[in-house]
Amino acid sequence: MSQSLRKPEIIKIARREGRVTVDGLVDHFGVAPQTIRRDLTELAETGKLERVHGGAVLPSTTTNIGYSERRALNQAAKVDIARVCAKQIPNDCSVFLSIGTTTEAVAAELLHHQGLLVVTNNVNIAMILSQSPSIEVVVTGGNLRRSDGGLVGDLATQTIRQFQFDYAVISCSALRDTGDLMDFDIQEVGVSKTIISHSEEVFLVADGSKFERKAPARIASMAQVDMFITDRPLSPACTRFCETSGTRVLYA
Amino acid sequence: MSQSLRKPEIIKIARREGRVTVDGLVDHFGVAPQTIRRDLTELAETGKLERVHGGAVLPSTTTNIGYSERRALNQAAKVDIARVCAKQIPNDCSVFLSIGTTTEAVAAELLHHQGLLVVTNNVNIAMILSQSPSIEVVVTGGNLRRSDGGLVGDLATQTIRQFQFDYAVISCSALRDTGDLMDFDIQEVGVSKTIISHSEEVFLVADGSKFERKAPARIASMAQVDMFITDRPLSPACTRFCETSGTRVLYA
DNA sequence: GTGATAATGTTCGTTTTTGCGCGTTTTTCG
DNA sequence: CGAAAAACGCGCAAAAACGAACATTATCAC
Repeated sequence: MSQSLRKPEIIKIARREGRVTVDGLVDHFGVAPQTIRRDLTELAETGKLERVHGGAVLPSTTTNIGYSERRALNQAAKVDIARVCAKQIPNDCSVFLSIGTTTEAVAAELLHHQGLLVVTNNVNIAMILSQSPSIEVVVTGGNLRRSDGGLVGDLATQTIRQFQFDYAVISCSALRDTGDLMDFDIQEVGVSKTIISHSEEVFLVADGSKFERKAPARIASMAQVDMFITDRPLSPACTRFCETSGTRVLYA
Repeated sequence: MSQSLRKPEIIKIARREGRVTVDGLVDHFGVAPQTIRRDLTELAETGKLERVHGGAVLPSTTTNIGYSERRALNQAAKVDIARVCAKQIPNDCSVFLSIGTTTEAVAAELLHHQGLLVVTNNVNIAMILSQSPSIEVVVTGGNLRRSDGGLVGDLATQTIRQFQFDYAVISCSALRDTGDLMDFDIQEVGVSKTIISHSEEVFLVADGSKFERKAPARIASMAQVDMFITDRPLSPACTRFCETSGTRVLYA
């Protein structure tokens, strides 16, 4: 039995059993452990299997690693912000939840609300909310952005235009002293603008780390935001801006 | 982090039983309690399980259990069917993948294709395909169906109407001897019909268990299907029907 | 037959995993 | 409440698995 014949069979066994062991394959093929190890290593390199001590398993189709790391970042602050935000949203109304790790946290906090219609362009939020039997979830169409599960582009804005929301919860990549909401992705900017124009009340959630970052594309002005929920005090300039534009600021 | 052969199986058991005990796993794997505890602790650290005294339970944020069970059902057959189906699809074309566990398996098999544009109304498929950097993924809008992550309703059909696909891969809940494709959910029927009318080539994937089931709503006739991929021989009546209507049948 | 090439087997030092002892924490039950 | 029992986590040594280098065998073109 040559290597070229062994590999397909290893994959076949792995698919059937969910996993393979070095010992098991040694018995099965009657070759040395080292040979099996070589096979498994090569199969792992081409992504067919995932190598583990003692054998190999089917590659886990779970979520993006980089993203889950980012999600953990500043998690405590995000949850606090999310809790405050969720308290501002009553039962029996329509809500839009936008892309972002903080808005995801808001989704988790909304799980015990009743009679909500939630529209979202974030696949992760859809997954989170699908747990609750008392929330109707609508997903906008759009191009799937690999990095964070966001749906952007023309299809997304098209869908949003068909609704008028009681509340929209949006986020941003960065926040300037001039009271401008900024983002990295120009496609997302279009979506955010559309959301704002189709919502009665716009909530912005952003943890303090956003104050120190820069991003190239302008989404909107703070003047278009009705409530801003964050965890760190704003700069004096920004505070003044919120006062004059009538934006309420809540601290978590 | 280091993997272990046991961990995937522990998760599998946990999904089936809802919980796992240290003692039970010690018996199951024939290892020391310490080893099991380490496994459970590590699984808890990565959020796969939630640790409790004496064992572990599913985390509160886990997705629908009934669904993952159903996905495991007949898994080997589905994967075989999916592999045959994926071979029929070339690189650099547009594909629609519909709702269904078999179509999910097709998505997994398509991961190594190049230059695909895949449109889907299944959130799970979107997640699977987001791993591949060489596949552009578009999600249709729609009402999220909790049971299986499907997107249905008017928004979904609206999105589909804006495309013309090279290939569509659809599934069905049941298949009648008369050559009719049947489904449980009337909302999904509308989506499936729209898909068929916007695709050059329609592939139907269905494992043999569908032959024995009944479902109330009619999606389409086998005559509208260009290729049918399954794992068990069709009934004589159905075979004749496929011959007269020019539907090619492939066996995995 | 012969030599080149690839696959497999063998040896050995290194890394990872596992099991055990033991003190601490949590649960159970009178 | 309080003690016994069970479960837990930690450190360490044994065992298993690992990978690299090298020897051996099989394969194939010439």
